[in-house]
Amino acid sequence: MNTEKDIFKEYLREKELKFTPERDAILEEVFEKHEHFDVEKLYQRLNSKGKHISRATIYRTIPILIDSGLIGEAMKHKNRIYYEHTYGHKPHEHMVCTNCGKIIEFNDKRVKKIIEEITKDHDFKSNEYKFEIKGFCNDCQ
Amino acid sequence: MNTEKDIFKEYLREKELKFTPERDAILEEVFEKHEHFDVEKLYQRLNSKGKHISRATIYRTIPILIDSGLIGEAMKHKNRIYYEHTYGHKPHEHMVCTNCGKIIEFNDKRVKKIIEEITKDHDFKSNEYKFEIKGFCNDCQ
DNA sequence: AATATAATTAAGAATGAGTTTCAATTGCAG
DNA sequence: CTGCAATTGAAACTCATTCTTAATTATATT
Repeated sequence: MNTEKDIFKEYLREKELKFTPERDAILEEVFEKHEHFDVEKLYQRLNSKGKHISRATIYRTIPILIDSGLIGEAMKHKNRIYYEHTYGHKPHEHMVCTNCGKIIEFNDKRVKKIIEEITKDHDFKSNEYKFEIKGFCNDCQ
Repeated sequence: MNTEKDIFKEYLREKELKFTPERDAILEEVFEKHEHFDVEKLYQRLNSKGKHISRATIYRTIPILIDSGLIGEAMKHKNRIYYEHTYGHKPHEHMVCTNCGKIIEFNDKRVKKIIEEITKDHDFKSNEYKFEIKGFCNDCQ
């Protein structure tokens, strides 16, 4: 039932890493809501629930979650990296309001096609892409 | 003849900012080559020509150049921000080798079309976008 | 051309996100 | 249950970028 956790545990087992209460708590918090987050927000959310986990541990856990395919880097905004769930969610594009921070996700097949063509043309092996439209949403114009 | 400089001076005049030898040297160095650059590289290039301009001054000049529409942020790579000329160059997309840093620029009409459609659908006013394919180039695979 | 003055500069201190170190602790294989 | 490699928190550290300060300078105006 808790597939994210299964995947996480399996990944840890493969890499001979340990399943600690801290990693467990971070995983649970990350998947509590389907929402973009950064390290600081995660730290605050854990802290407010009485889970006193150091920032260093969170910083150390993020790459594990990324490597296991559960989350990914979504964007950088105001000097911070924001992450998002990738497990169970298709690659997609973002439109971001630079004023209020509102994020609209969209999914356009043509983007995948373009990437396919360009990488083929230049013999690139691509594993990741970022398509971000920045501007002002209708509330902020 | 030196249009970049004209634009820069005009911008400075409008904003009641001064045209200093440092800003002049930075502008000239930036437009010396059509090449992606970061602050450190710019600093080194200026330094090697005997132009001893502090990093702080370069950091302060970059936003002016961006604001005047001459350059733009191209990408972040290994924790550094890379800039590129925007004056006289159409918006384009990037493919970056995460290993060697090689950058391939491309220009796909479909990208503009997608942006047009999506922003229209969501009543967004977009002024900027970023399309970045990350991966390994044929040398680094 | 000299003057006033607001902007600019260099240098280094400060900041802040992210990383590393290290001693103490703990998950887990055997 | 044990041993030990992995993990943790705390603090020190990085390193790009920003800020502070006192001294300097570009420009508008006499």
